[in-house]
Amino acid sequence: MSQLTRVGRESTSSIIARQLRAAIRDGEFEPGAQMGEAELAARFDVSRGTLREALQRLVEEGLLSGERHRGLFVRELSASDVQDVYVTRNAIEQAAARLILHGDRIGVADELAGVYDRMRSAVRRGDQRAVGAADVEFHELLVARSGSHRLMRMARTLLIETRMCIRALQDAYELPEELAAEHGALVGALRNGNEALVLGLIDAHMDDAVRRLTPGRGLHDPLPPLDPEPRAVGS
Amino acid sequence: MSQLTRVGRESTSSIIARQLRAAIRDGEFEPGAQMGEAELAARFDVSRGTLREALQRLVEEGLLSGERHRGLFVRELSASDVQDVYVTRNAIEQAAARLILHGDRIGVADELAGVYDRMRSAVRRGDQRAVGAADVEFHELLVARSGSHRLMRMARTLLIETRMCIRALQDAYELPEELAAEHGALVGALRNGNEALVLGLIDAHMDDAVRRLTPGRGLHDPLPPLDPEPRAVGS
DNA sequence: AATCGTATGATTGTCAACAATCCGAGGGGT
DNA sequence: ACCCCTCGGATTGTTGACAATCATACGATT
Repeated sequence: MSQLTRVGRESTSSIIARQLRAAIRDGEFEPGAQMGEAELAARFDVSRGTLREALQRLVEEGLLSGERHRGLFVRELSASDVQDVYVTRNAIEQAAARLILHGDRIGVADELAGVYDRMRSAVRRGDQRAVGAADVEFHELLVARSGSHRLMRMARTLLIETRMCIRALQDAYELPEELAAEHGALVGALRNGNEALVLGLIDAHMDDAVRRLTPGRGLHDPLPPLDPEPRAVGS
Repeated sequence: MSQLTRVGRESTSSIIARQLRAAIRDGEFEPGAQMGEAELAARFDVSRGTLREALQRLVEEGLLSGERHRGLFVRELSASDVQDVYVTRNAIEQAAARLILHGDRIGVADELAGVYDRMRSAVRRGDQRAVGAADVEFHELLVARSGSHRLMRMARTLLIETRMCIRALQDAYELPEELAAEHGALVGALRNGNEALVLGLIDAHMDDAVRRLTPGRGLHDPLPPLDPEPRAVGS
């Protein structure tokens, strides 16, 4: 009797929001690009009103921003945004890891090991695209297995922003072997239940990324005083 | 030249979303209450279309949920939701504290001490309402001073959900002295730069809250397998 | 009495048209 | 050449109306 599931379709704006999210993640809309309402509405074959509901969701999520009567644009990530993204990911993923350590850490480690293997083989055959996909999948799975819906929702947005950072800065995993090794170490520490090591590895992973993407800036450096969300990496 | 600020008004749906958020936080809409579009639109003196854009923002935020053709309702928080809220707050506020420890920890400690003083005097005169307000203000300030926009945005929603938990479960800070003491200890540890103590105090603070609100459940207990967001604390 | 079918009112989902605003091109003046 | 003004096209913000769906009450049937 419990295999019976809800039948009702989800809301249209939710579906459109998800598609737009994927498109932004995959770079089909570059940072700074305007989300023209008329064109998008035609593409989805819905009215502008319905489309605007979906866009407002992404605004709330922080993926879009804009000014009144000028339109909505894909957010451009400044250097402090990059740091902010990884600071927040660090918070989310450390919390997820701790939940897993208090739960089924062996089972989760096994699942993560599967993704890790795929990442390693992608590294071996030099498939950058597959490496990136496995990277995202690894972290998404880590948070998903924490069981926390709120952490998952936040991680979803943060991983999109991560991809935006990497793409915008043309970062191509110059040392993919090292990247894979970090993930492998994390799987091992998780399986062994070594909390301090797990948290340290995640912290180091995020710090590495920040230093690679924004030279001269580390994960734990103080963020600018407050206010600056200038809207551009170049401005 | 830098004191010149943007002039353009923010979007209407953003304004309405903020007001609705405050209303939900203050219990003007109880959990489970339906957000009737016609009535709300009339109350704000806007069309239903504009109002729906604001509602969709709150759905994305997780404060509202609903089913197609049935309407949107204020989320009811289950026991695992309560735990989830505090798990996530723990992640956010620990990260904020660590940022502050690497930044202007003295200045922030001074500011927090001000809120702490107000909380203590509210406790002395038995003003439950003021205690709750100071509590929220304390944690909001902590995250704000981290300088991370993303942590702030997440904390905003989480503090609303915190108030919803407390209100729904009629928790009235039975031991307000202890509550104030915990905040005082946090201010001290922050000022001294004792990271391990700061993180431990935040962790204990959240764990206390979970145990008080959901008997028999702790902050670090494993969350249910995944799926259950049943929508009700009572169902 | 209990169940099913039906009508009815209310609410949500969707849309196309109108009003307000912005951007750029072009012209006139200095 | 430079600046200012004006105008037209295009885009966004907002609205009211229509279609689809749901909840409830009521009566018919077994």
